[in-house]
Amino acid sequence: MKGAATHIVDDDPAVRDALQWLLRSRDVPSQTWDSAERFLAFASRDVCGCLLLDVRMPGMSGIELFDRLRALQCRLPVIFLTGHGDVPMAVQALKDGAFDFIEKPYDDNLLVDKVLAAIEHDAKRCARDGAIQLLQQRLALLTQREHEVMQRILAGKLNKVIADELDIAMRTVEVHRSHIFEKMQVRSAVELSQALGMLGDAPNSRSGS
Amino acid sequence: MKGAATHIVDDDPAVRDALQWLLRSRDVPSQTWDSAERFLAFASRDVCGCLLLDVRMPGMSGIELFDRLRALQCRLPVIFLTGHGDVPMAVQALKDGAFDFIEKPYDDNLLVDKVLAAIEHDAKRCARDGAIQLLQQRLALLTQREHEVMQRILAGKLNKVIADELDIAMRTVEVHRSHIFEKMQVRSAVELSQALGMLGDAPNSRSGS
DNA sequence: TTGCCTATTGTGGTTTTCCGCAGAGAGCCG
DNA sequence: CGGCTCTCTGCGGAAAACCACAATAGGCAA
Repeated sequence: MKGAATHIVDDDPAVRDALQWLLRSRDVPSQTWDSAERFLAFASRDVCGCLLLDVRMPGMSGIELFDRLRALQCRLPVIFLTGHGDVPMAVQALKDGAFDFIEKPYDDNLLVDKVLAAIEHDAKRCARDGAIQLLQQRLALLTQREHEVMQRILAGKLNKVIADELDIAMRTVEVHRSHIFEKMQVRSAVELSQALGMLGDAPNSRSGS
Repeated sequence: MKGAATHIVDDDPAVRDALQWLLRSRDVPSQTWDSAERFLAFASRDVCGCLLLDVRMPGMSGIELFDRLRALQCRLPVIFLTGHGDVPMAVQALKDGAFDFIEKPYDDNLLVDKVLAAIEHDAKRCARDGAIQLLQQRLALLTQREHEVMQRILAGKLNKVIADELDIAMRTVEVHRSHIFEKMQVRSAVELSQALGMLGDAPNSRSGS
């Protein structure tokens, strides 16, 4: 993972420095960016940590950066900072998956707590994302035929039934089956089912603070 | 399910009537309550639909009602209505799982859209909750020993291994196994694994509007 | 052309699962 | 005490899964 830290995006140098100083005083590593554009150029799918993001900035706004990041599959938890936030904006941001929305002036301790919560949340997300990527890499190894067989295995069908449906010999199904287990690195249909179970889980949830 | 409709909770009769009239004009059935206490007395785990809730009311506030409902396992999606909402309150409500947070004066079309979205969201939730309850009822039928065996089946262990671990004969494991499948109404370990898979899923997620 | 991957099938045998039949001991309740 | 449930076990057989060895055939790339 690239950049497992707190990223501070604000156009005001004084605010950036204050936030960085605050976080450093609590041993939270951080990195600052003076514009949404700069951070967007850096961001990628596998950034970990969290993002402290000012809403109003010249050029790209915090909200727009947030939308762009989501479009890029970047799931970094975002804590918005704003001096003039209105309720609809905050509601929309949270419904779109923002981690928090804080009005300035902020309380130092509260902000740090939220940052820590976001980082902890993201650590879990990163771990889960890693597992999912690994799974998908393995899935990509399967041939078309193996996919067809796997679907039917997960449907709980017997080899005999699968063979009938695909109009091939039972022996062939057995071969595919063993290849599937080998490529997916599982040793039974149960393990396979459990491994693939996490792929369908809602990737959009937050824990209450 | 009890009361699959939109529940309007507001102390102001004029607001209640206006909301009910608006919803009725769009063929959305609704029911009104003049205080948080009244609705709380009515609410239960299996209410379906959605809740249009005023924040400021004499006696119990909307926020408090919301907390109480959550404590009672009532997962009804809540749309807060407020004339004087502040950002922190909205943020906290949403992080606690509120469906939406709208400031008065509201736009009629927008509000109806949100209500419909909440109802649709809740229909899915109710369906899933029903499935989960059914599963848990079936799980409750299992004896202690059967639970122990089931765990090990889900761990992908062979009957032989399970027998060793529990220090019983393989035949006994087979008997337990068949009882488990019968009680859980599945026909294979894969189906069992998939059925129980939904129990662990995050019960806290909203779809972006 | 040769080599590799994919898909296919067969033979024969072992292991595992699943099931019916049959029975035993412990604990609980009317 | 007589049912009832839960737990445990054995026997024997059918069905299914699993596996090693062996082979055919098409497609594709070095």
